Amino acid sequence: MPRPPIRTAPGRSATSRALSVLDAFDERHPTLTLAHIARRTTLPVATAHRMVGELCRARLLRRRPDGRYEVGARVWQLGLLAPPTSLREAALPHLQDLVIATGHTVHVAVLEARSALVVERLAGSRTQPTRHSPGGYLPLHCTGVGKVLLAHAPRDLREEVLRAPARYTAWTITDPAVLRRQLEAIVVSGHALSTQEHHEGVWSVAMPVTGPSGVVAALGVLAPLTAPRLADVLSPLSAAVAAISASTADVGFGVDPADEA
Amino acid sequence: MPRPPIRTAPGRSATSRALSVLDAFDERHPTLTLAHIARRTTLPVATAHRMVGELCRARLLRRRPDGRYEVGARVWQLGLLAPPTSLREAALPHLQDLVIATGHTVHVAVLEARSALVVERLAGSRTQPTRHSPGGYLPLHCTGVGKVLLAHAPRDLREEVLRAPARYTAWTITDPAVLRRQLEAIVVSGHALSTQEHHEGVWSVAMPVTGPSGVVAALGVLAPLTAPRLADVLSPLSAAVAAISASTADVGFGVDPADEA
DNA sequence: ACACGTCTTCCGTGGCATGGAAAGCTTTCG
DNA sequence: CGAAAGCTTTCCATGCCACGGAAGACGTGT
Repeated sequence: MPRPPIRTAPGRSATSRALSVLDAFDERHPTLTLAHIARRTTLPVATAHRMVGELCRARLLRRRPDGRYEVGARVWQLGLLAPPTSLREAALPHLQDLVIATGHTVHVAVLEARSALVVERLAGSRTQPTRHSPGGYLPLHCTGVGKVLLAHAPRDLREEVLRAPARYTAWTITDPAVLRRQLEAIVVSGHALSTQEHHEGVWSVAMPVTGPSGVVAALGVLAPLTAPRLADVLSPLSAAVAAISASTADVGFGVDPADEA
Repeated sequence: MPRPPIRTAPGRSATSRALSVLDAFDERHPTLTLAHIARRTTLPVATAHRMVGELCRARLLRRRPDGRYEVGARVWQLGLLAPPTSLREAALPHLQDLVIATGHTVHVAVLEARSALVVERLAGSRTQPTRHSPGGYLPLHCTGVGKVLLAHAPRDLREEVLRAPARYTAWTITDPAVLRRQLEAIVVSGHALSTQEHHEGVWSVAMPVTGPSGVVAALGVLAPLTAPRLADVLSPLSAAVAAISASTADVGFGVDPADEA
């Protein structure tokens, strides 16, 4: 009896399937069973099983004693080589200064996919800066850091994001033309504003952090509407941005030493 | 004219090749050109080119403006889900306490592949603890943290490491029988010693950090030979280990909420 | 202008990825 | 306690797509 060898795999390459398994993990699902992975990736169980085995052999996944899977320590280690790590370390002291100077929450974000990826965030509990939720995504069109990154992003990404800006609050700007004009102004003025466009009761300013080849990140300050003194924030913010840009400049641009092997 | 379709690809699966590209990146090679990647992975250039494209599409790699490749921010973000992150955050305050109590350098490591992966390290410059080189590997058979991890590792890994212990200094123990006896003693006594076995002039003590299902990490103190008071270190070390184990206990064991999708 | 190294594209071949099925295993429930 | 439901693992015939040599485009140094 010939088994129908239906191939439901049209466009996706073997590797892209394996990598899609990694996408099944997120902050709300740090550990998964094989069946969960299969469902979340919409892969057949047998295929998911093979992929997971492959990823475990490469140490990107680990099988825990209880049978569930989790992201492997190797991924953490590889992540240390990614730009956010050096950026974070260069920025951290200046973030603390900025929190102390303004008393508000500050954060740094980089452009990743179609979002702003938060690299570090310090909450201004007035005196003692406390860390919060790095690794999260923010929308590009309605946050301070997002607008800065979007304003300096490649043309096609910008247009793609402007095509259908999602609404978060009553103040979210969803008109592409208005946003486009704002972005142009941001490039000129050097800072971006968002007033309740993402969360009600919160406004933010952000400025670009520049590296050797253009804008590499954005630094933003979040403040409640009850603290509306933009002028008080702009000056320490631009100082912090300058300091971070300076320490980023020489980082990560050592050309590799001669090849070995 | 038929081109000989010589397949030099015997055992390696398509996915394993793609993932081997990631292995080409390390601390000394944070950015690579396509040709470097091909050489370091011993893949044909055409194949490496395809793999790299695949990895870029999955955002695990990024092509920089100058044409070189680097590890993508996505990897950093995924790494936040890996055990070292939560361990690091749980341990950091207690590491600081330990540095202050002992005045020496302390570090935490987890078992990864056949090595001890350093998750965090604080150097005791007597007053101001400074961070140093997380992400590095230490040998299992001649360091304090390594011995602790090895002593509690699965049998086969332990035997494999004991098969041919590499020599680092004149004091490195390379006799499998002697090491095996030490490991047994470590399980009983709860702490491991290494005296100049990895670096001359340095000794270290380490103790296991336990989670809900056994040993998850090791915490070690490094001291110069000129400070040989083991007794002074053991008590604050065991206090720190207990504190970290306690805060690790409830971390990362929330079972996923009901599946979605 | 030439040589050298790098990057990209093309394409015929056959190795291996594919996924349904069935068996083994654990947990849940009547 | 037996059955049912769900999870995990193994098996294997089919044919898709990964493979890599080759050629060409591009950049750079001499």
